[in-house]
Amino acid sequence: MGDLRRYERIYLVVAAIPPGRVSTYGQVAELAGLPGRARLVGRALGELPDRHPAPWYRVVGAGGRISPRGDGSSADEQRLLLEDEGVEFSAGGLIDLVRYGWDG
DNA sequence: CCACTGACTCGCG
DNA sequence: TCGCGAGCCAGTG
Repeated sequence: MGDLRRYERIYLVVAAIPPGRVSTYGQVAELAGLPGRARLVGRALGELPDRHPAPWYRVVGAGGRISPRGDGSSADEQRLLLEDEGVEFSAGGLIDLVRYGWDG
């Protein structure tokens, strides 16, 4: 099963996202030296234990969308955590990546 | 080894 | 605006 160290490069990039900013799965993959492997980032975050220090909630889908989970519960939590950091959502539930994107 | 499944993206119609 | 198909690739059975 999961050896978290396999995803260490991904977690390193996620940990570098500043508070109040967000990145996308694709961007994280690219910065981790894994271009085109956005799905791998999603998998890596999915295996992340709650205790892990990496701010998983600062990773969103392309276009600033919150990617729906299987159960959906943590998606709501993600929005709350981001709002706590000052990230605003549009009426459609989207994040303005020009404003809140990492290096946007 | 094969088929299926995704916390993904992009392009088309 | 929305859905669909195609790439994508690592786990799982």
